[in-house]
Amino acid sequence: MTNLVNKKTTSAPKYTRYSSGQRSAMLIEAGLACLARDGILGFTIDRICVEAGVSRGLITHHFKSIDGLLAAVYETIYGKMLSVLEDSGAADEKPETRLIAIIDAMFSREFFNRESLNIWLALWGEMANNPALLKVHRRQYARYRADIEAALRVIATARGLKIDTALVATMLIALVDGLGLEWCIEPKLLSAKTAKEACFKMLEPILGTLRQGS
Amino acid sequence: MTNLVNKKTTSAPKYTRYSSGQRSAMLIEAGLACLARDGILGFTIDRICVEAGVSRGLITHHFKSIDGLLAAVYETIYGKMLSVLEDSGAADEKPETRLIAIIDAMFSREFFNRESLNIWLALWGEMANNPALLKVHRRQYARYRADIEAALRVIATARGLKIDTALVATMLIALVDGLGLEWCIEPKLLSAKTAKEACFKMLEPILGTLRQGS
DNA sequence: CACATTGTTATATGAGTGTTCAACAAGGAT
DNA sequence: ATCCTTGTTGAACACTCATATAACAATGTG
Repeated sequence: MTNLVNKKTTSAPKYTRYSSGQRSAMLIEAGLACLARDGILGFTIDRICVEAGVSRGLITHHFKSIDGLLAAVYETIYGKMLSVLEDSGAADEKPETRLIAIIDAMFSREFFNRESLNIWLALWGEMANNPALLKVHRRQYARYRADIEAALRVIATARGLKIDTALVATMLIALVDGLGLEWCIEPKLLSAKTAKEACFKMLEPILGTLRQGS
Repeated sequence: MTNLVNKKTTSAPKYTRYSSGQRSAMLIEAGLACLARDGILGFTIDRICVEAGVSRGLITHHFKSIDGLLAAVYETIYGKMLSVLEDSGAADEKPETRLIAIIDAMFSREFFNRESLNIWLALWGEMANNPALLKVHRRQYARYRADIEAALRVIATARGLKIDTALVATMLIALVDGLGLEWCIEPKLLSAKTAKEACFKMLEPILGTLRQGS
């Protein structure tokens, strides 16, 4: 019961102001939540603003349009994943360490969960119809692919193998995406552990043994 | 200039009537076109009816709701694919014929094209948020998986191999889906031929040689 | 030729969509 | 304490959405 009606002291503020960067981050977070909960059809101005506890004008103000926010959302989730991928597996160890670390990270709880995968699925479905989204994708995908190919090349070089890194990278990326898709739609039929095993089962005939117990 | 104003002869009909089955098929076809063109956001009553050249009440009349049509659309596209898959590769030939035929079909022009893959992507993104869609998926996916596993088992039996058909089927399905996704988003980075090669490159270390030239 | 069936149209309805914009006010600068 | 910047609100706008419903009419049946 403080400050109910008091003209002398400062009354409770109606809202708090944030810097453009801070508020943008909050809106992106709210957008991710909506995307995870209801897919692309749930990614609307109204719902995102309610989720963020904010009035309807803010998204347009910070992102120019709802598509602008969607592109920022994709940028963020892709960027976070790549940062984790690139940070995992210190450089100066065994040649296979990096690749294993990348695969471990991909199927870790942080990425291999319903919420995250729902977001990816929703975004994949809109990519073909949204040029801004596709533009973000091109840049991030190139970085993703470069990371994978580099990890493969380290092993190939160390073992004196002549492998088609581009093709193997494509196969690994496709397998990971496909396993994520399958698990997301029907989690009962697959476990993260099995999904990871599937990756090694595909890679080891090409690269040789990667883990201890195989 | 016939029959402009003529009360004696029958005037030109304002529309033609179709049986429930025929009209349903026409609406499903129109729905597929909209899904391919604009993704799930383009799957609306108005656009589909314009595409079909029909008034707005028809979808509700034939499918009860827009979601009913979406489920029917998924049922149709999945069913068509499975029919082709099951018809390809006659039974009484070499054991590997069926699997090869299935893979050939998957990467044939009929399925491996932008339009079809866009439709799959759009539907995958909505699966988690649409119970009716998920119900259709469960049934069709079980049939799909049974087909793949059967084709794998024939080879394993003939060659005396002990393989985990469930796991290999999962891997193949995931790889096919993932390759389709990659190609659909960025067709330049991959060809249908390369995609097919990737499948064999994954399978042959597990099953042994499948094609002549490898 | 009248009739019944039912596929089809067309409008109304209310909720939801993205965007614009004038007014407001929080918080730092002076 | 007073200004100023600018993040924020909230209402107004024109549109699109799915659905319900009554009137309509094409076609087969008698």
